[in-house]
Amino acid sequence: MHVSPLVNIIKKRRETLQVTQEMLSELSGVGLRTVRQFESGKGNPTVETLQKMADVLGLEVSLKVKELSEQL
Amino acid sequence: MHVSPLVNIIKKRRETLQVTQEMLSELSGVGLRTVRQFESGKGNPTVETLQKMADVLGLEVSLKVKELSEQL
DNA sequence: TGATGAAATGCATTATATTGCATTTATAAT
DNA sequence: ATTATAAATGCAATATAATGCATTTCATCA
Repeated sequence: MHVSPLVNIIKKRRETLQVTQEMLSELSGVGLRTVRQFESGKGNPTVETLQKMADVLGLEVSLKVKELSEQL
Repeated sequence: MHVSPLVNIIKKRRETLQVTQEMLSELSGVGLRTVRQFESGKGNPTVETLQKMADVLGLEVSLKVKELSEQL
């Protein structure tokens, strides 16, 4: 599945903030194994889990209208 | 957890497009029970499930920088 | 080249999301 | 009141997310 864009955003953001996966795990309350599975492209987290990780990084999960170009 | 804003967006969008939960279920491939659980505020879907529902409604799951006002 | 820190992965367990089916509730129209 | 359509809910089975622990990979650097 294409969770990839979300993965990339979380990962880049984490690195930008110089936060390790371990720190993110501790700060967000999401298990380290889960953080790693997500960032390595395996895994399909629940919205709640994604929200917890995003939150710590100053991000929030949202819904936006798809671009016309991506409507197939 | 506060999945509520997402629920509201999906629900309103679906209604605006005059799509029933049953149609959304069929079009998205997400089980009717799951669609209902989500919309009625119960349930914590996986990102993939949310994406499938959003997609049908012309929406996409995204991450955005949190507003300063909501940073606690 | 050995040590250190971060990340990835295999395995096993527990928690919970997904699903269908049947039933119930709600809403609206006749 | 009766019917029809949409939505909510209880129950139970199956699939899979979440998690910890141990091990491995990888990069960096003394």
